[in-house]
Amino acid sequence: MEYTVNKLARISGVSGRTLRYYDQIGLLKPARINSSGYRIYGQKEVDLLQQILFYRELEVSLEDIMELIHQPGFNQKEALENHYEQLKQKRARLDTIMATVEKTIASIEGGVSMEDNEKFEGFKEKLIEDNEKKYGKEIREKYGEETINESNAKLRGMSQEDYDAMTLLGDEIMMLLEKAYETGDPGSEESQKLAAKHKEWLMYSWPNYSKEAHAGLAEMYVADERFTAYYDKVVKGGTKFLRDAIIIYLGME
Amino acid sequence: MEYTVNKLARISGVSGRTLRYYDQIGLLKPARINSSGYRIYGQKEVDLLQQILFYRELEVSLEDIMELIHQPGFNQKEALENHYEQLKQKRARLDTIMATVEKTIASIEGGVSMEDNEKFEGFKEKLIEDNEKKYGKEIREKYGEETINESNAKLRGMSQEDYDAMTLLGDEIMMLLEKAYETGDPGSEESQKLAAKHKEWLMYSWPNYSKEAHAGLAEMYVADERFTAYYDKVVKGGTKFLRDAIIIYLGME
DNA sequence: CCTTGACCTTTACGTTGCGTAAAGGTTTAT
DNA sequence: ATAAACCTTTACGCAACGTAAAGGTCAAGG
Repeated sequence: MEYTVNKLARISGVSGRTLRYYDQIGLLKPARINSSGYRIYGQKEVDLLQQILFYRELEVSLEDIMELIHQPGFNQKEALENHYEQLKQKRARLDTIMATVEKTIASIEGGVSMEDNEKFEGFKEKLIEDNEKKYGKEIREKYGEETINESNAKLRGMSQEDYDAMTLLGDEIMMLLEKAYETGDPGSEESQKLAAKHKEWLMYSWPNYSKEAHAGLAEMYVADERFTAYYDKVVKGGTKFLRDAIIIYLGME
Repeated sequence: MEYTVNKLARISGVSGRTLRYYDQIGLLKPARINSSGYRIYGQKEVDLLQQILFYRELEVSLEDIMELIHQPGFNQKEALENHYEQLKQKRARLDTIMATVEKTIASIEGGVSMEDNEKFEGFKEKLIEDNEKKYGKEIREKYGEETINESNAKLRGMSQEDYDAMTLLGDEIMMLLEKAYETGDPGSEESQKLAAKHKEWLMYSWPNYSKEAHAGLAEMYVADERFTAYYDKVVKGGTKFLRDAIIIYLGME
């Protein structure tokens, strides 16, 4: 099937202007332009628009969507499976907000008292989601940049799967650091999970792991400003916090 | 409890800038300004912010939120109950989109074919929602304007409840007209429901209802351009469509 | 006491994702 | 053939903040 702008607009629920804008910024170009300058969209464009709308539903910026779908390694099925998980999260957030509404009603009616921070449950979760989105982008950017590193790693004899697992772990550590830092306690459960992950991560790149070397590295992190800058990027004071968590994890002092 | 900007920001999940902006536009003013010019928020402001965020979650514009919560007749509990219903709808939309994702995955995997318009189910529902939001605003504006009419109606001996029910019905008819029109068939289920509602509505204001008079009114709608303009505002050709639906409903020709 | 760092303030310019004319060419229907 | 319903580009407008910049205020520690 072939569509002109407004026909595609009608079946998809977006406006004609939106489609022209997407053309303008290069997000979704028509299959061809006919003799009188009309935009003509084909099957491929319909499917791409669907993908775009899924991402938009998840509040991904058009710029990010562009990077994502135009990547050479873009896997449609994988993306869809990802959408599903994200949508599930979004629905869970809605459920939390609905529960908050119910509780607020109850507090008005029955005098059930409510703490101030309880009143915003569900809204705060959005912050966390947004953060993960931010990291999501960083991960993608890194995957782009690190294609070089990737081949280096391969050369060093690491299997592709191991390498993937390692970079994934690295990103996970950054997220964990932020969450752990919020607890304010390097001995907290989150913080110890962070330290454990850090050990796991190290074991990928180090030939022989030892507690002493791990602790030494942690101290080095704090001393060397290149590392400080790296880990403090996520939260300021993050490097010191990570060191403290590791020291406690290793049971050293 | 009293909060400065960023403290309130932290418990609510919005940014400090957002709170300053809300102050600037008059949406949420701090309880007071202390001696050094700091904004201080109290209990009332916390609760109001919660309400604002509920509305924002439903994508109501700040301008509309302002009108709503600063209305003298604003009923918090009623608003919350409304929020709940709307959130439920939003969740239903998410469910539809999730189903679309699943179906799309299946169509990739198993060759289950999918029509183009099926690919956008859930997205189109948003259009309808947006429309209802638009009408929601119109209804509110009307409720403002029609305070005069309201007292007129009272004078004519109508009870408050009857009047409320009638205006509500009037708005419902407008929404129904739009949906019915989309079916393209004045004999469709939706269209007949529309006609029935219209009868119901008439019976409020008319002392004696008769089929003949109803049919006559329908014809009058088409003839009188004041009515045409009124009903065509929702969809063009709406007046004629309504007339046709009524004629079929009454079993006349 | 004084300084440092974490707060707070205002002012002001930038951004995203379109909506909405305006001014005009094209296609379809009657 | 003439209107109605499409399409085009250009361009200005807007909401809801984000993000400096430049500067006052407050609590804690040396």
